[in-house]
Amino acid sequence: MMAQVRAMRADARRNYERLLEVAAEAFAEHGEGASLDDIAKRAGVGSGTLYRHFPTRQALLEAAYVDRIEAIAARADTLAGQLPPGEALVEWLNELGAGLTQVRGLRALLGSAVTEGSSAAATVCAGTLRSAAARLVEAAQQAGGLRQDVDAVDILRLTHGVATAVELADGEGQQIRRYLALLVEGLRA
Amino acid sequence: MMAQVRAMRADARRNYERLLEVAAEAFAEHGEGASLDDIAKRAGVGSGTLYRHFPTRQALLEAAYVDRIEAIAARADTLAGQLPPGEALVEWLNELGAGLTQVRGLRALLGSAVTEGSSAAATVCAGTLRSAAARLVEAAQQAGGLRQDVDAVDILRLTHGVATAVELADGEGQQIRRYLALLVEGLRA
DNA sequence: GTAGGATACGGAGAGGGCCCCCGGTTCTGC
DNA sequence: GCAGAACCGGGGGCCCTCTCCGTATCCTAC
Repeated sequence: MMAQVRAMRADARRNYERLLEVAAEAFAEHGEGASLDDIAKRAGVGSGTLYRHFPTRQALLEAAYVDRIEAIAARADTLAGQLPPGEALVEWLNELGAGLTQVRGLRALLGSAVTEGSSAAATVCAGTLRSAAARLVEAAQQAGGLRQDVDAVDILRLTHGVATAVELADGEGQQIRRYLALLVEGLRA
Repeated sequence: MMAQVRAMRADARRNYERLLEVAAEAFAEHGEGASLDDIAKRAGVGSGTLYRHFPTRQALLEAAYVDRIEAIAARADTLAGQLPPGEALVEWLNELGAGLTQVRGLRALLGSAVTEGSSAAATVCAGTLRSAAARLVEAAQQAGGLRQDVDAVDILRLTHGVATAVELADGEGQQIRRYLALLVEGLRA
């Protein structure tokens, strides 16, 4: 909870930020399996430096995309203010789905965010996404447009599953809307 | 299409079968990522032998589970003869889903079977599953219980996605039925 | 401006996985 | 039995992950 006791040293901060840039590119390009040593090399640092800043692949993935996740979460509130509850949720899921298919690393991140018993389930990204989804889900349920027997995590998990399914098709952008539409149909109250 | 030009040498056949046994165990235990060298070692053969019989991980996975896949496909016809078209499809998906969650390697196999542009899409397993699903899907569509704008591959892909989603939960067996039920709801005509 | 300690760097190396290759062995047809 | 085809095995190249510690860099206090 405390702010950092001490500011980062200037060189450390430079490396940290350079790593994030390179990592975001690498994950987007090669998926979540991108070589970490390669990321370190491309960032012009030793692999030790990478692992010191980001002890696990998860940590790096999360740090690289945390702003994007927050943007998506913020979008939930915007949509909630513009559309009726049910439609807001649907539209948000579509936008989330679009993000998941465009940026490969994001799908992995969502996956670990909704994995029960994973250490990643307790991270900032996971919490942010879950609570954004929960707001929309609860509103939709109260408005009566959404089944009562599902919760936000169920829906995020299913969205992740649908995104996975889409990755196996080659239709790209179109497919995610189609598949999500089917899912949404099943979720209707 | 031709039968093998020549029977396998006796030692080759022994190794082949021993590898299949061990592989099925290993995939079920460690998922599709199980170490191939380790499988070779446990089967008491060199890794060269493994790679000669099964040039790719896919090939081994498929060979290890082909009989299970065929059993599932056969089950489709049984169900088609016992239940109304819509229900037969639903029940079959539930059984397929149960298989996918119980045997970890199967999920990976289904995944590659429905991946467009994958070499695995042309394999025996893929064809068997697709055509079994297609029979049920077409019957259900003709009976009017299923949307017209989806095909068997869509449904298999989504089932794979749902199984992936379930793997992230910890509820195990119960969840797959729940999640599939939602999907099925969305597929109804 | 500089000395000194705290902080961070970097890349070698251990460990493990994948997969190919080829010298040696084992089986089969005659 | 014997020749030769068929097959075996595991060593080795390559890539990846992750750790460790001697060295370089930065910050601070004077």
